[in-house]
Amino acid sequence: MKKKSIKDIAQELGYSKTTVSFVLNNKGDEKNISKKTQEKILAYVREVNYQPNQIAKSLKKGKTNTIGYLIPDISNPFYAKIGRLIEDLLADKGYHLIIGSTDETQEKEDLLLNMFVNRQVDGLILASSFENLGMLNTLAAQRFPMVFFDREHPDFFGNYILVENKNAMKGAVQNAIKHGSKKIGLLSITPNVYSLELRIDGYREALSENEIDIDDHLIRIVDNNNLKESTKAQLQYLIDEQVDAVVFTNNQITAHAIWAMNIFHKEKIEDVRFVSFDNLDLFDYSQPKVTSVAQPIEKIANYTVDILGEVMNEKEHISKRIVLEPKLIERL
Amino acid sequence: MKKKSIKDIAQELGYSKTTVSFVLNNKGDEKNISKKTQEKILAYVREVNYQPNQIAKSLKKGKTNTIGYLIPDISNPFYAKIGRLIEDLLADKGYHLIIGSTDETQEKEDLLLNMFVNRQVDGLILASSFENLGMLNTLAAQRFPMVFFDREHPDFFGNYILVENKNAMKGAVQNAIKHGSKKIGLLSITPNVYSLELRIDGYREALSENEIDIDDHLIRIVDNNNLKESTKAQLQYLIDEQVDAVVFTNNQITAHAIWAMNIFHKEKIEDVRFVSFDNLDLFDYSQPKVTSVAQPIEKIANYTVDILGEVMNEKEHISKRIVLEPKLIERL
DNA sequence: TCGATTTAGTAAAACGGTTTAGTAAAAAGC
DNA sequence: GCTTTTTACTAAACCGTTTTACTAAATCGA
Repeated sequence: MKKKSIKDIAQELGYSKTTVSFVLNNKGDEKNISKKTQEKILAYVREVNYQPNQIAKSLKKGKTNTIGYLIPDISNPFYAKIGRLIEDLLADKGYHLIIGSTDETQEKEDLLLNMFVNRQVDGLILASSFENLGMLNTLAAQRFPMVFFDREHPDFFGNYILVENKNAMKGAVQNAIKHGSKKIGLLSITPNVYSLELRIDGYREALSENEIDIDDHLIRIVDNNNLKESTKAQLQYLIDEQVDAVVFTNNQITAHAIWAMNIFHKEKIEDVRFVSFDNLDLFDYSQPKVTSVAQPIEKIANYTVDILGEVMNEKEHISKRIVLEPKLIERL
Repeated sequence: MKKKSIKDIAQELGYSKTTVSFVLNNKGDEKNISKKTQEKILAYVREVNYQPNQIAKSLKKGKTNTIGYLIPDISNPFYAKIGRLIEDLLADKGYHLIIGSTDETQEKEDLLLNMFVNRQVDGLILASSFENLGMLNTLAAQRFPMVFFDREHPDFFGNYILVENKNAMKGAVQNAIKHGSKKIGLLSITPNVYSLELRIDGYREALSENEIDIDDHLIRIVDNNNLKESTKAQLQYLIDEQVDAVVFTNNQITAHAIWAMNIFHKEKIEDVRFVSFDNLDLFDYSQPKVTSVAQPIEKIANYTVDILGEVMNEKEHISKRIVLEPKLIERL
């Protein structure tokens, strides 16, 4: 039992494809198809449960109602949560998501970008690592609808939904200093990402404005390919250096550090303060507790979808840069 | 600058669409296209960076190289992690994922199922809530390639990748009893899902085999729409009932319960043992520590993709049911 | 040398929709 | 009663590929 096409419906009912198509697209009245005919077609279509082939539709219309979601890793709760919010917002507009995880590598990003474009997605939502602007510039030149979030690149001009990174991080670190921290280390994933650099800058500024010497040895980069173990090792280094606070540039490494702290440094757990960019529920009660900079996830999702909608509709070329205020959650 | 099509390429080079298509699909030799022509076409295609329109390809071939991933919620780490693994496995085979979160509601599941089918996905991977078998039976009757995981329904015959639920849960609860727990409550999300019922059955069996009376009041169901707060409230109930252990049927509520325990019942934290189905890193060090039944996520992803591949290729109708052994992680 | 085969390519149909341009019959206008 | 307009509908082109069925020229075999 093959799937029925419009052609089948038309033949079985004795009408032309055109008529059936008009009726199915609610153009019956506009196109002067008689009520009787419309009802007959609709009834039949319901009876045989006809389902239009979206691929054919997309080909003809040049529109797939599909948005690509390109991120470092969908299993990172931050991207998963935003992805879920976006999924729901887009569903209301008749769009749906296809996802691609880049692992922060340029090859995968290019591959996925190509894949998305070949599949004719109508727009892209991306947390790009911006390692190679080539492909992105090409797309931008073609006015391909794109909205960037979470990550930015100073040389790339586009639509951005971001949070304030530097001052937010600075505030968080200053908060720790205010509460007595003096020797403050930092752990970050690969910081060849501008947004992460800004967070690290915020950390530096907080220290220097409070006359704490910046010791580059206390700024540790963890290996992306082995996050958990590498975080453990780098944390060990900082603990050995007797820091009294550790700052993290995202929540994944913070979570791993909490784990390492509990398993390997239980005795020091009262002696070190944690400060994290991004929030996690567990920061409310973990040992150590974590003062965190919480990103406004719902707002990010809302703006992203809104702006993407604008870009896809407007003929004129807009480029918005929306910077949201994150919220400092102090936990002592 | 519109995107070039095969027709453009052909015209610009003075060949026919057919020839260009043959060359692009590596059928040049087979179809007797001269080496010179092949090279000329390939060089030109590279020069203008021609990208084939996958939608047109899909329409013609009746194959989209797309798999639908239907789950309760992509922001649930369990589904996100498996999703990520599946994404990578499929990418190697030239497939990619489109995702749909159902929130365990039948309406959304039907809507998404329809959407997937209309978009002509080549196959489906689903953690269905099986509330209404209608649509699934229709698809199964058409031999639509589907593989189910995590959830099952006794009346639905299909390809399943599951973990042993009942005995695994039974073992975990018995472990708690062995270590002294006597009054054991249970918290579950909506158990109109067979797999969850099995987990609850395991809990019941463990109790009765150890001559502990089953008190249905101690089996609490949390509200899906308000997971965090509802978990808190139901946990409160169990604490008031003075249970000495709580069993959870999935990791999300366990995480919320750990939060509630730390925030609202800190003083009782040593008096109650937690047992959870599904693992989380934080169980290693949380208070209370959590003895958990860890699902073999990689194996689930691998089998799911493997079986789906078989189903999509085989002409014959196979129906496999693979039940994996979860692992008990004791934490005291 | 002449029919058979191989080489190198092409025209046209097909996939399943949408859309443009049109037509024949009925109704309206005068 | 004849022209114009409206009603109700349709044929065919099109979106960008793949694929089938073909052809003309060159080469081969005996």
